[in-house]
Amino acid sequence: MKLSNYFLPVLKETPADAEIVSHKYMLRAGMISQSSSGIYSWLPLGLKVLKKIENIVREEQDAAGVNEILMPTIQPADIWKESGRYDDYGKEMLRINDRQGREMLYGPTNEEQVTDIFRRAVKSYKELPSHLYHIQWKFRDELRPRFGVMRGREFLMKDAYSFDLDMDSSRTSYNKFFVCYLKTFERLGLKAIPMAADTGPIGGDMSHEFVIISETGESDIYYDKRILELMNVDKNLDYSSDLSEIVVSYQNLYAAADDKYSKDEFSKEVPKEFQSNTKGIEVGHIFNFSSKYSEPMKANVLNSNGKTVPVHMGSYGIGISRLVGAIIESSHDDNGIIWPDAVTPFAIGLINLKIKDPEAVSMCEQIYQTLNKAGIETLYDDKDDSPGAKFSRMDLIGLPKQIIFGKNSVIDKTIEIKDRKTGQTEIINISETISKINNN
RNA sequence: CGGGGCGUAGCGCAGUCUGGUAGCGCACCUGGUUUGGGACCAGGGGGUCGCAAGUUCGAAUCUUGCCGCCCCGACCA
Repeated sequence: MKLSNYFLPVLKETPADAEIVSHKYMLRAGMISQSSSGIYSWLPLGLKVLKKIENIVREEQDAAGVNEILMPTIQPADIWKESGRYDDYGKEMLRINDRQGREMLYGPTNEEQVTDIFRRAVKSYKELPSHLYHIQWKFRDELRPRFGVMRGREFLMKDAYSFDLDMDSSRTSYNKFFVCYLKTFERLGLKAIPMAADTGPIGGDMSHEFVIISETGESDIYYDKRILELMNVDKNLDYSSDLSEIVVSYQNLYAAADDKYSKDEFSKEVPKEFQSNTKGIEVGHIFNFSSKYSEPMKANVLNSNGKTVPVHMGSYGIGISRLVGAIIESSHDDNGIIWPDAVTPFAIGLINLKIKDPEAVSMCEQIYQTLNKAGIETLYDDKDDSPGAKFSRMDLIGLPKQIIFGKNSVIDKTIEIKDRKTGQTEIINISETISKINNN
């Protein structure tokens, strides 16, 4: 993509409305544009990152054997009345009447909708376990939206649902998603700690929040530092194998958010030198709720004895739009964003400092074409701005590698490759560009 | 929803207390000079001062009502 043709409204100054760093940088880097409180438009750069994250999440769900579906944003009130949540959910749910006066709502989550889909289709234990997910916009009319996309009212979420015959098998499903989440967050370049979370009325140990460490997080977290060393899931993991060992290895180390934290347990279970107390951002939440929805909604199957039983369900969420902010929170410096390779909108930022020199322009054009042909996503700064403006803009938008075509490039046939994170530069021959980039 | 703050050009702000018909920096447009860390000179365009009503000869400024946005708290992917 050429910058001259890219809709990238960068801001030199921080808009007064933004408080935390990810919100500031997302606005300054032209990633989002606010529509109203907690509701944003996604501009090209932001959308590209959002899609990258979405795709990684999707690939990992697919790899775990979860079926992708797409449920509507607008749901009928009837199914929520069946589950009993229509009255319970309160003002967070945006309620709408259609022209016939029918009660509808903008979905804040999809347990009812997916249960309805399941019960129409599945009647036998032989079809179980069954795992479905979708990636769809949700709306929750938050009391207080804030921090840009971190707590928006409209947000993109991946939510998955598991259906099992009994609690045992339900735990296997739970473990699968647990490990899948570890793998997903690792791919995104994040250390997301699974933490024991409140299970509500069901009880047990079957609810975990995945939290990344960040000073701007909204949750207080307490954990055993050794848990960070565990994070290294096999990329070619076999999901049909027994995953409980992996799950237990995490559960054996203390990690809890403030709602579940107990001072006594923490100091008893964790040696002083491993104790850590920081702020964190919740980016995923998994839980098992047994037959909470299947019972009232009559999502039943026949078991092997021919007896009708309600299915055991679990749900598994990842806040995709929130992750955009969360990744920035955990990867930035004073000059701007530093994208992890996995989610960067472009792999390379090509800066032409000699835009008035026709020879430089044609050489840069060639480098740009070569990168494109090699499948390396490149943002080519072909604009006629001063060097300082180009450098600071490229730093702000945070592409991990910059190629600088400067004063000696035309004569020496060399370019500079700069690492955004370390700031280190290396001068190489133009002919080596592709091999150099591919080796990094 | 309780507490606090803000709304003036695309962005950041001054002007409001003490009423007299709107200004600064950046950005933008034109011309010229520049070009390795947000260049310089000259000229220029752009504002229903959030909306409405009221007070007044006169309102960005005073009064009342409404709307929007942000921050702190309780709730949450």
